Amino acid sequence: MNIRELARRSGVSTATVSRALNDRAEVSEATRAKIRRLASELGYAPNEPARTLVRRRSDTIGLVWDSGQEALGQHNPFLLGLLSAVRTALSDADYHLMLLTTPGEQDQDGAHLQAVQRHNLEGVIVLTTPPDDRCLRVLADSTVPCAGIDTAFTGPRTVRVSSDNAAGAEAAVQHLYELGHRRIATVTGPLHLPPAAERLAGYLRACSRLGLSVPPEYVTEGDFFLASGEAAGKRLLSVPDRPTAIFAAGDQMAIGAIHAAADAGLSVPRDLAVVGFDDIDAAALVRPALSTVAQDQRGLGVAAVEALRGLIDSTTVDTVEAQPRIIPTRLLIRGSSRPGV
Amino acid sequence: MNIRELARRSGVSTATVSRALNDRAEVSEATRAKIRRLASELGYAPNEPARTLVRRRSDTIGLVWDSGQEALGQHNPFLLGLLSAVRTALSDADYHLMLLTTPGEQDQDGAHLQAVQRHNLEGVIVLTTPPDDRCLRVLADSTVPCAGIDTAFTGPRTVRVSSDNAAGAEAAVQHLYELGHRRIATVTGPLHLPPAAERLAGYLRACSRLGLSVPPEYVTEGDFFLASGEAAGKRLLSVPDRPTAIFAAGDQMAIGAIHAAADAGLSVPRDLAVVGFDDIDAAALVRPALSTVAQDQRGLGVAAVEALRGLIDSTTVDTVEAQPRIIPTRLLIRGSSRPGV
DNA sequence: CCGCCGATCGGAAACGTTTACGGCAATCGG
DNA sequence: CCGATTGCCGTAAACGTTTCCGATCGGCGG
Repeated sequence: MNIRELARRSGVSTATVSRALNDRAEVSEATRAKIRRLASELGYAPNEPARTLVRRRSDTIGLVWDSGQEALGQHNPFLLGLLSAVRTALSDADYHLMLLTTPGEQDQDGAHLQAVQRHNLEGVIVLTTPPDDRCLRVLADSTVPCAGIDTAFTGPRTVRVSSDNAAGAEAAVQHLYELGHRRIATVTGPLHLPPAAERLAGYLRACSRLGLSVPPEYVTEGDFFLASGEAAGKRLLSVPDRPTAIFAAGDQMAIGAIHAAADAGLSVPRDLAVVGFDDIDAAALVRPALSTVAQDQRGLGVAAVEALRGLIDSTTVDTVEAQPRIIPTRLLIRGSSRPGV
Repeated sequence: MNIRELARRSGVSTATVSRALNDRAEVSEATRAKIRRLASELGYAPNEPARTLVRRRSDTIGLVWDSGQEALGQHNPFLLGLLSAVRTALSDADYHLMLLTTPGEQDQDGAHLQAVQRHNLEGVIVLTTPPDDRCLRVLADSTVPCAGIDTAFTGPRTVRVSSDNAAGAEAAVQHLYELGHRRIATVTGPLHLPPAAERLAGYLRACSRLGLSVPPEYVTEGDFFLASGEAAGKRLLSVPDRPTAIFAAGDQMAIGAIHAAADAGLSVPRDLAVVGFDDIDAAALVRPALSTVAQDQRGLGVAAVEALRGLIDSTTVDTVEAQPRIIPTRLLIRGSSRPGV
């Protein structure tokens, strides 16, 4: 069932059918209705590849995510929600979605760029990838519109979307301060990653604003995974002036810190309060439940497609670097920082 | 840069270029090499929509997942790993991947089928969706090749891929039995879901094989989420002949049961051993770490694409219902069932 | 020397759309 | 009543490939 057949049965030309189905003005309401009805009766579905071929646009955008971490069998538990958010935001904007795969170890740089050309993709959304991915470097350097969530790339038509990491960290520290804590330590993520650096900056800013002293041993660097949080917790709990609260830049590390406290015979939140970042699924499952700075996944998703549409529609390559989109976070207070429980 | 331009620069016809790049035999090695070199120099990438149009196949398969659960903001934490597995398995088989979106509340049944026609998709992989999804019902009833992981659909060209739920449950019970437990209870998933029913069947089979009595109050139905496991645990711990071990058909429920034990002043695993199912991320993060029946996500992924390829290649609609593919599970013994810790 | 065959290539017709262009009525302003 | 405008529609040319059908050419057996 193609457009020719449908045209034959409707008694009109293929041009008219095309116009009717695409809501063009130059067709009478009567024939439009007739064609519409017949199309749905016959189960006609337009052939997208053919449309793409002649229109030179596919209404499709590409999606690529990490690849780095899963080599270690480690998934970013934050990713799934982001994925869903992006998916629904894109389909709300009537885009189709194609998953791109980062190539194996071959020197297939430019794989993503090739995929974009092959499929006529109009843009790419990138989710939390390591900053040294060469495929992505090539992509960002090209003129392909890119929107990256929690990525470190810049380029001629690349825009970054990110949570307000600094403000989130600041709110966490503020919260701990209001609970009466004055000795607040932090465990950071790998500081070469922008989100990790920004969260540390927020922590430092809050401390200075609140007049809290931050001895150097109060800041330890982790890798976002559980074990590093546990090690950091152990270290922090053995310094002379033991902190009474810890802000961890990631939930897994926060849970690790709680484990360290338990091992040291300390009770959370009585002896040590802990606040994490991200609100991964496990945060609500552990006991005590983890207080955390929740990222607005849906907000990140819609901001990414909005930004991407902006890039796609703007024909001119913006000379001014596109402003990053910052999405506010939300502090979730749960058992790990709520003395009353 | 299209094939015509490339042909012009190579001094041959478009037909020859096409043959050279597609590894057809009727072209000499010399010209093939020259064309190849020129193509990569000029950054030529074939236009997939055009190829799809004329070849009538897209080398693309569709992917659809739940949609039901995320309405409640609840994600299946097991999904992300499955997604990655399917993605890599598909790209290893040189397929492209398109994400399908389940429509909103409109009566858009047939949306998936339409998408398949529109994009010339060669098959669809379905991940853990509710059994009452009408879009999927339509899809499964069609002749579109479908491979479903943990789904309840059957159809003319639909094959089901699933973990060996019964054997996994049996292994869990066997493990608890070997630890000395004789009063082993279970909390199941919603029993209208095949995986939940199969896990219960495995539990029952193991109990009967081991000569364990199963009083009716030892079997309680949950919904795979945390709260239901906590409630079930509370109930199980208050029956007259209190069980010493619980097999939960899902990790979140298992964690809930552990919480219930803690609330009752019982220590896990000393007073109560708990084994879960799935090995979600949180299983390794909670304390005590959760013993669980791990599903082989990678195995499920490759089995799904293998099965799908089988369906695609077989031109004849198999009159015999396709045999489901069963993937073995692996018992992970961690703190929640290891008395030594 | 002649017909045949295999290897290698080119010409051109598809594939299913969209859209520029032109045509034909009916309508309208004067 | 006439020219111009407007509304509606059909014809046909693209879009970038693949592939069928020949064509050419050198070699080979008879």
